[in-house]
Amino acid sequence: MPELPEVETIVRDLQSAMVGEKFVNLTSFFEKAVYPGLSAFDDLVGKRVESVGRRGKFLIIFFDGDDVLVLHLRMSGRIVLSSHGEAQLPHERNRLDFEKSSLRFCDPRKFGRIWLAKISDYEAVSGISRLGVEPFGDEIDAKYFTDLFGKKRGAVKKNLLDQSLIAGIGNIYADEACFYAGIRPERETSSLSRREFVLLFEAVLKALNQGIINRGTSISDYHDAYGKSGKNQELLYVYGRGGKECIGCKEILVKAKVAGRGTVYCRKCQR
DNA sequence: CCATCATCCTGCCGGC
DNA sequence: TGCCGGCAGGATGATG
Repeated sequence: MPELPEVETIVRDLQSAMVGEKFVNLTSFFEKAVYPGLSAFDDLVGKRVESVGRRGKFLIIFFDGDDVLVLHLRMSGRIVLSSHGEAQLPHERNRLDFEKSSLRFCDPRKFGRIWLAKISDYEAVSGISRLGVEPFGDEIDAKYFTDLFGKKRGAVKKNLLDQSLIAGIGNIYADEACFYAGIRPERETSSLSRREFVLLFEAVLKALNQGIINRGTSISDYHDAYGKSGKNQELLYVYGRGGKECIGCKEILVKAKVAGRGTVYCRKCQR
């Protein structure tokens, strides 16, 4: 499941590999994923990659002029950077050929999307405009987080996953952040103390930052643009460890359903 | 306004 | 062994 750290890892790889590359052609094996449609890519031919960025879990490729390509990997999407003319990979849905390289969008579950838009409207077109703050952005700090979450009702995890509050947190890092903070994911948000809000904020940053440092969590589908696994899955305390012993206290970790998502936590370490 | 549900999809897992 | 039903899950849109 690509979340902020996984997308950030891919963005950094693409930024160093693709700046200056000239777009040549789109090959689509799954047209439904492409907005507004295949013919829109005719205008992109000959444009060069100016920079690669990220907003939440969206990957953004800026071209010279005013063209912007936005990608969202959703559940199972994967980017593979390769040379030209290679055989279609398993689950390869769309392929963007550049002069020297080929960016291939693989996605078993077909939930991923690609948008081509202009600098003036790419945020509205893709849904980026509905996102909340970047967790590593300048405007957020413990006070901002406390004010933002202090107004919210419902489970802590539900609000962590709400992209319109803080952008980029998904199931893995939400569970890990709750563990770091010693807070149960199902806790009513408004019941958190001031101290707990600060702990949770710091835990979110810690979980995400650790994910970035380790080049992402490779569980099921995620690999970087060169097909290599991340290392963060070796450092997870709770995600995917339901029924196993807590690394902190040896208690058997509980598996639950919170905000409609599979959730794991420690009954002893998290209150 | 809020919460819940269906939708999109396929791989995988458990049951028989 | 092999088939099949059911389920997970990010985001959105419909429904209650």
